[in-house]
Amino acid sequence: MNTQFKNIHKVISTYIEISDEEWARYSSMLRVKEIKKKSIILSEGSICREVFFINKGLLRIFFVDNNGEEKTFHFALEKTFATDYKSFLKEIPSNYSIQAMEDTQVLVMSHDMILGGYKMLTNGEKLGRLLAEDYFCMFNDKIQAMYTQTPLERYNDLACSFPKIFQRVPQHLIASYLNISPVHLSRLINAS
Amino acid sequence: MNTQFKNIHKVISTYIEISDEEWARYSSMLRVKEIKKKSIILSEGSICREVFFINKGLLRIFFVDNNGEEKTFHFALEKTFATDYKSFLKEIPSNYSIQAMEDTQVLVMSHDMILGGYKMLTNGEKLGRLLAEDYFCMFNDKIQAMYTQTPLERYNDLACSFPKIFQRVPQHLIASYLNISPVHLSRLINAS
DNA sequence: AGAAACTGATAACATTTGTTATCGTTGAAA
DNA sequence: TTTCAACGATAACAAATGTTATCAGTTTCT
Repeated sequence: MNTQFKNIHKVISTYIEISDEEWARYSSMLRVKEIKKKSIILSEGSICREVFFINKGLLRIFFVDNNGEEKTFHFALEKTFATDYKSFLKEIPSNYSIQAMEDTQVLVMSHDMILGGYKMLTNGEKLGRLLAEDYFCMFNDKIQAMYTQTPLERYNDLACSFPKIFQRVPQHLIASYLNISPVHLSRLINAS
Repeated sequence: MNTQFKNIHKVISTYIEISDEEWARYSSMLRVKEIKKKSIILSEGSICREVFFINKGLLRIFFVDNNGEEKTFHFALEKTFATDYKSFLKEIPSNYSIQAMEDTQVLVMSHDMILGGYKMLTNGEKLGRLLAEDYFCMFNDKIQAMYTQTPLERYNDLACSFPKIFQRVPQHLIASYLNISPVHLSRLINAS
């Protein structure tokens, strides 16, 4: 098997059974894309027609609020998917942009590939369901964290679940992810 | 058709095609449940084994934070579903409780019914996928609102999308939904 | 190497939001 | 009916967070 497709095959296999034949046919629709640091692969306002699977690197999903400030919605790590799923599903203009924080290699799943997969794969619909369910649960947790945790607690959680992130993204983007000002985050961290 | 099942049939029909035969078989697994005001139909800590469809009335989904304070996660209106979907899907103890704000009539979809539907209905998996996708999008919007809007803006949005709620729910629960203190909400509203 | 942009710490001040307490009203229960 | 609990407004104060400005150390680019 194409060594570049190993990661995504492993991830999809955690959701459904997929035969080698099916996988060969399905994965042949994948496209490898190399993204330079800081370049943007989805721009706010355009319709998101792809789901990206990150082989290597780090993506940032962000949007611009009413005051013109960037808010980081999500950091997408290796071996996870990144997209504006709402824009993708409903084919409406995206609120989000997606930017590479490092030189990044992604696999591109086109809209046709995903939709086609629902039909073509034995467990295609199930894969779609389980992925949607999983990402639903992630968002559920995120909302609950926003309800119950202080910014510092969310910072510490981030440090636990992804300690290396502080070497990989500048602090003010962490602040925008936590939805606080860079000044305030600096204060929280350095108040000892 | 059982007149009590009219609403849910209409909602499900917006997601998938379902024949009358299939619907008859599927809907026969529904159970009607009347809930008295203030009574609780899901308790934090128990595994959520049901999805509720609200025919009439109003439910509140809430949890208790680390300081022992109730936070209202969601108000579930007529003709929508209510559940702790994460607990339901992963069969883990729920973080949430669900309480009736008024005398409420729900249709109960059991775990078996939902899981069975994936197999038994022609478009069962698709129904599950589309529902998960839709609720994913709702959560997406909720997160973005929490990122970008002030409490007062969210209050006004609520007033737009569901004006009658202020006659149906006490103000301090609206405050907990907005994640601000009741005192502060009172201030925001009456500062004019 | 030099210039420019980026980054993060810090201070001073403003704004938002939380906390506690009080009070009057209303609604529910005995 | 009477009583008690729930509710919401308000005030006073405390804590959290935002804003603006400055400065020094890095990184990036030429």
